[in-house]
Amino acid sequence: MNNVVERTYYDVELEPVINTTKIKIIEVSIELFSKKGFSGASIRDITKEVGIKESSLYKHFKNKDQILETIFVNFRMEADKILPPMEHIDHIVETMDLKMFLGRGIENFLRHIDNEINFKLWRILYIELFRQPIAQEIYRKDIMRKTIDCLETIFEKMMEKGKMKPQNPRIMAEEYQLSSISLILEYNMLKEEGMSTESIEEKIKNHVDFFSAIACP
Amino acid sequence: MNNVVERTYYDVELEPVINTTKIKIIEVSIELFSKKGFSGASIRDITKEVGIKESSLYKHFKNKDQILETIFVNFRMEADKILPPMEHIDHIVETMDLKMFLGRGIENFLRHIDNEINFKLWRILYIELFRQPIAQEIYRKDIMRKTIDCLETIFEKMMEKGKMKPQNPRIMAEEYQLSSISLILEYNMLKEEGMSTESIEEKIKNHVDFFSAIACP
DNA sequence: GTCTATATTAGGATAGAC
DNA sequence: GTCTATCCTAATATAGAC
Repeated sequence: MNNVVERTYYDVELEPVINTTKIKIIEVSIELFSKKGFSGASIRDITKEVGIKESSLYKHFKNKDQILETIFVNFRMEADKILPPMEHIDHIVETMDLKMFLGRGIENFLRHIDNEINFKLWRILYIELFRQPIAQEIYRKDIMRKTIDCLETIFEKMMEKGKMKPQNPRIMAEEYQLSSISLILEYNMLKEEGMSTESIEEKIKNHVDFFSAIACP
Repeated sequence: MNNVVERTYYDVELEPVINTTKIKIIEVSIELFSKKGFSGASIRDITKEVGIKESSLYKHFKNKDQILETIFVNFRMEADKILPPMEHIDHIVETMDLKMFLGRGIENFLRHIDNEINFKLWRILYIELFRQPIAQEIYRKDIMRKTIDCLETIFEKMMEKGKMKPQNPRIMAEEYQLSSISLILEYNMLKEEGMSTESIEEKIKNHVDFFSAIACP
């Protein structure tokens, strides 16, 4: 749930579209893995949806595991765009107060997760969290640690500027992010069922207000 | 991550042990589902481990789904024991300050999750969160909502007694619980890999300290 | 890089003897 | 309530023609 100033959000593909079938396989796999989980979706399901025979898939991927691997590499890159780039941090601290910064981070994240593919990638991450070690690594390092590091840096600078009360910036960052990640989980659960995400957006607002109130001088 | 005063923690079985095989099936299923997920563990895996033939299993359960159902019913009952019973609440508010209360809640929860079976049940819950609607219901209602309701009641009473600063008790309860549940997830992830849970226990302590500091007068 | 055909193993589930 | 035997479908994956 964090923070960028101005940036485009995604370039749908990473490389120029060379191999259409391979991309289609990935897209369909993301769809199916996010619905049924990795072990619940079969090569048959995937190839049927793609419109090729099972044997053809093996020209693009060595095996089923390699599809998931590719998907996670993708997610890693998308997740990297959630946070503001290091070189923007000084500008953020200069021009925003805490509440504005947190608010922007949330807008930013909601835009990220409103993208259908990103949403599915998050679901896959959650589903595989306890079975694919790579999923846990992404959660812990690319999501939690990176975000907390970034928040810590910004909080520290804001404290220097008198925009936040002087407190342990690491602990503040952890507290903020721990609540945020729970809200993301709830958001994903609600959205899955096609339910309104209003109640979560309310909670997110509460969270920012609450945190700003205790953190600002 | 909450709060009981004094109580026994579990009675390993719910009914007197009548059908040993059925119980063995459940135990093995909990083990395997928590490792491979529901769709990743087969009837074959289960019966092999139990030491019966596949066909025998169907004398105890109509089908595979029914095993998972039974497991979730179990979890629901265990989860119910994490919170203090309603009739203890006044006593809690009378005799404890906020920090003590939160500390007890955490001790209580750690004791709950240190039980091998409970730990596996939590893993199954997380793994199936996005595929078994019942898992989501348990998470949202039995874990989150009930805990937040309970905290709200206690916080409200503590505020009346001047043990907490007067603030919106619902929002306070939500903030506390949102962070807690993230810590539980991290705890589960670390414990799975056999890693030390020290770093999380440190974070939990921070969380309680942080919250107490902002909530107390 | 797609297809047909096939191998092989694993999946859930049932029938019927004991 | 356990077993043997069996069913049928689905799973991952490979060989080889086009």
